[in-house]
Amino acid sequence: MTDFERKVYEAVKLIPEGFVATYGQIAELAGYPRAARAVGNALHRNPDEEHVFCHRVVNSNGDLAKSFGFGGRDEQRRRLIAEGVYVVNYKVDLSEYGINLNDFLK
DNA sequence: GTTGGGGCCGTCA
DNA sequence: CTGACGGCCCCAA
Repeated sequence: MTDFERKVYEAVKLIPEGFVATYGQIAELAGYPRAARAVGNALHRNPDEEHVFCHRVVNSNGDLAKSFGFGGRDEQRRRLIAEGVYVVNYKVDLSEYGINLNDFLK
């Protein structure tokens, strides 16, 4: 496992229940502001879905990933709903559930 | 709403 | 080293 991946997973763990973050935000939290793409790559190889909430990560449009790593979008959607996140056609309202980076950058 | 192009980054073959 | 390949992003038509 690389440092990059570790940081990404750590960042993902910071997302509070009932909220979601974009790949770009995760990239920033991880310390790689422009590595949104690499983030997706890392998440695909998610080591343990139990502790890393990859289902709380969506793209800048609020859409769920097409090729979710386990169980597909349906599983991702199921988990979000279970947390109280309203999901419509594999899409979430970022202005409602999106996180604010400033709340994580102390 | 839709494409399409350019740029970005880390991994792996 | 080089070149592909993504759970991406942004802006311009």
